[in-house]
Amino acid sequence: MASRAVNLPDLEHDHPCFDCAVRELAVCGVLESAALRAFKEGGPTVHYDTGDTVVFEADQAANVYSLTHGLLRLSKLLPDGRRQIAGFLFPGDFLGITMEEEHAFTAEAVAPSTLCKFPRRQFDEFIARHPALERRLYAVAAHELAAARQQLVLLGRKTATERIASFLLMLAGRCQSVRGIEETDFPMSRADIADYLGLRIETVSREISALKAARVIQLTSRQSFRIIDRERLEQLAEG
Amino acid sequence: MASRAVNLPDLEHDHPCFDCAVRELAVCGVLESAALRAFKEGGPTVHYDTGDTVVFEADQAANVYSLTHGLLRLSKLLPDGRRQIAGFLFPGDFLGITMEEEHAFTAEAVAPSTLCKFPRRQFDEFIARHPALERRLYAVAAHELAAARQQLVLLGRKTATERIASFLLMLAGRCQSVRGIEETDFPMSRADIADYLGLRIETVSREISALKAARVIQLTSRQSFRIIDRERLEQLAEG
DNA sequence: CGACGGATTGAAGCACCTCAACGGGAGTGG
DNA sequence: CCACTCCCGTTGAGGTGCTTCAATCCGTCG
Repeated sequence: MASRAVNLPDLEHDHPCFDCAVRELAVCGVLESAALRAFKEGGPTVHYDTGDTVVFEADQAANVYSLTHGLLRLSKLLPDGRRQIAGFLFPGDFLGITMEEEHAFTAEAVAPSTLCKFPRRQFDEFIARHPALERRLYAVAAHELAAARQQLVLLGRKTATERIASFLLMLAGRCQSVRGIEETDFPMSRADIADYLGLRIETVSREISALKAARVIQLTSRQSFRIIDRERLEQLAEG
Repeated sequence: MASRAVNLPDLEHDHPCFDCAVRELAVCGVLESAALRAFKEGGPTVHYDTGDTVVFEADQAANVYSLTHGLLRLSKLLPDGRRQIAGFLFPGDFLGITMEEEHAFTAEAVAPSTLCKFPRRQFDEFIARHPALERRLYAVAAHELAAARQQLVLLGRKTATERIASFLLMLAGRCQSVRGIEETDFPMSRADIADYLGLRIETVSREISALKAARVIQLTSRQSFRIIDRERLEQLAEG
């Protein structure tokens, strides 16, 4: 996150957020202990399995969420089944940036996911009493907007090779494998990658294979890779 | 704008914003007379001619702007000259949604444009004292984010015909010609349309010609058109 | 083991791009 | 007023990058 809170004070051992792994990243991070406790008590922790729908586009936007574990995708379907993924939500990300009555995108779990769920009405009231939270939400929205516009450049003007290279670099910054800092996991399917990059799965597969053949990356398994020549990959990503 | 202020009280005749045509649309709309006066006195009115650069990507984000007249484009260039336009700014729109130090996109005047210019530091201080303004900025950012994500669907998954149809419908809602409600102006060049839709100008031209040949639209001049069959155009836009 | 689903690879097609020529309105100068 | 030019837009012909369709591979799970 762009402007992440740092040096948060430790919470009491009985605080509901004591064990939260993403407190520094999440919007909640700007709240001090008592306010955070009141905030968290306003909403339960919910869990979704891979493939589950968290919110459906056109649903009433009755709740907002903070993702603590897992991975979500934001997507939209055209009438004939074509799908575009507008973005992925990682732990610490906020789901529910809108002032509209309905959600504009569907949010689904790409991996088993845990979220803090807050009724929107209550959330809005809480914001009104905590300017720091409102400010943080604005920062998050501004950051998401910049990311979405950057993705417009990718979808509008980049070649398949450039899209894949950009994507792999993004993943490398976000999805370090448990097996080591040099290795990165693909946390989503090729179909999800394709729908995020505006390509077909066959093209995604071919481009990854080509990067492997060119010794720019190495596939350590079907779900993980290692960057061999980062400089070359960055050149490819830029065009 | 999503949550536009309504029923604004009249301003005193000597108020600097008395003649503002976009007060209801702009972020300033949430300020009452005295606060608005203090706000406006913090920043001059500036003017740019067609083609002028208002802010350059990677420039220090030292100012923010509110567009009162004209049209801007937000764009980004790849090293080899490929360009993507991330969006257009119409009167009432706000320029400067970011918490970063530098701008991420270049903003240029597509038509002669007038803006209210505010030093960012001063603007931030003003926000801190006016929660309604902060809230409005969040609403604007959320709205822009939804629009950008909608554009991701267009760039990632729609065909050239669908892109053009979507674009014409958007224009029709935004750019009524002075010659009448039924007629819509193209306020930008074919090159700008192409770079916004991720197409080449030849493709834009061909698709517009095809819609004309199919009697879905009518070209009333090279810079304006009329929708003949809106239902058909909407079908085409959706796929 | 066999079956299944996701991923890869191959071959052919097509939507859009590239390159090139042409058209027409606006501005300029005679 | 016309001739000229310039710029933007349009139209045509051929090329190509990604898609489509299809077959095969491979890890997982019963």
